[in-house]
Amino acid sequence: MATQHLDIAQVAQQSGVPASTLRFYEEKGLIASTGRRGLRRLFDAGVLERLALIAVGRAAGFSLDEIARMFAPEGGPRIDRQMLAAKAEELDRTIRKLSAMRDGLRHAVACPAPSHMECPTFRRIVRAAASGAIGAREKKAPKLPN
Amino acid sequence: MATQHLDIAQVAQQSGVPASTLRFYEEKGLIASTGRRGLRRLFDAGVLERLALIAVGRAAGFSLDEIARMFAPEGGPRIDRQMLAAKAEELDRTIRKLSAMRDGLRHAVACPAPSHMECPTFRRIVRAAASGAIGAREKKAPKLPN
DNA sequence: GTGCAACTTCAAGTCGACTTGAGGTCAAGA
DNA sequence: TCTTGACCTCAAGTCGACTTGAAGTTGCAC
Repeated sequence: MATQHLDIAQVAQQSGVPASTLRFYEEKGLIASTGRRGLRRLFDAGVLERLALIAVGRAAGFSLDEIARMFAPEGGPRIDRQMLAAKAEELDRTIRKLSAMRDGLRHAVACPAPSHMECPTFRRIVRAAASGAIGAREKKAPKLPN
Repeated sequence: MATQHLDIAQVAQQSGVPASTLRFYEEKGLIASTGRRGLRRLFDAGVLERLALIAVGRAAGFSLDEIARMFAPEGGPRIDRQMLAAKAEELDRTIRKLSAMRDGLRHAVACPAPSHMECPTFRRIVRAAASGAIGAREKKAPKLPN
C-alpha cells in the first residue's frame, strides 16, 4: 500500500471533526475520500493536514467557499496570489483589532471604574480597536475554539 | 438639552449600522433609545461608542449575548472579571493562530511550489497555526470587515 | 388639511455551517 | 447463516444574526 488509509471513524477520532462534518466537507469538495470499503469512506492520511488547514482558515474567518477557492485546485487553474495577499492584509487588520480588544479586556479586568464606558483608558482602547470596524460593514467575525 | 439626540436614521448614517439592526440591538438590550419623537426612536450620541464596542466585540468573535453579558450591567450586578480575563486569554490564542495563518498566506504568495501542501514551509506554518485548533471543537471563528 | 417619505411593529424569511432523523446497507463476529 | 453496529443517503431541522415584507402611523412640507 502507498499511503496509509483511514476510515471515516478514524479520521473523526484523530481529527476531532465529526463524521457528519467530514461527509459535509466532502460534498463541498473540501476534502476527498480515496475509496470505500463496502459503504465506508476511506481517506488518505493527508486528510488530517487538510482538515487542520480548514480549521485554521475557519478560525481566520474565511468561509468554506473561500477556503475551497484558496486551496482546492491542486495543480488546477492557478491560485490567485493577489487574493491571498489581500487576505493576508485583511487578517493583519483583524489581528490589530483583536489585539486592541484583548488589551481593552485586560484593562477592564484591572480597572476600578464602575462602568467601563466611563474609563478613559478603556474608551481610548475601544476607539483604537474600532477605527474602521464600524461604518464599513462587509461580513462579520468568527469565534475560535480552544 | 443635555446630550445630543440623534434619530435612528442619523445613527444609522453615522455608524453605518442599518436601522433594522439598531432596532434588533435595542430589542436584545445591547443599546437603548432615550425616547421617541412621534414613533421615531431617539438615541443619545453615546450610542455610537457603544456600537463601536459591539462591532469590535463581534470582530473578536463574541456572540451578541456574550457582549451583552460583558457590558450590559451599567452599574449592575458587577462585571465578571474572571470571565473577561478568560476572554482575553482566548483572544490571545486566536491572535497567535491568525498570525500564523497570515504568515502562511504571505508565504504562499511568494512560494513557487505548485501546490502549497507540497511546500515544507507552508506545512510547517499550518502545523503551527493548527496546534490545538483541531481536535478541540467548541465554536468557530469570526470574519472581520474592513 | 393633505401627502407622503420615513419611520413603526411583528412575523417570517435568509444565510452559512452544520446536525439530526428516517430508513437502508453491509462486513465481520458468534 | 444471522445479527448487529457502524456506516450510508437524503431531506429536513437548528442556530445566530440579521433582513425583508406587509400593514400601520406620523412629523413636516406644501
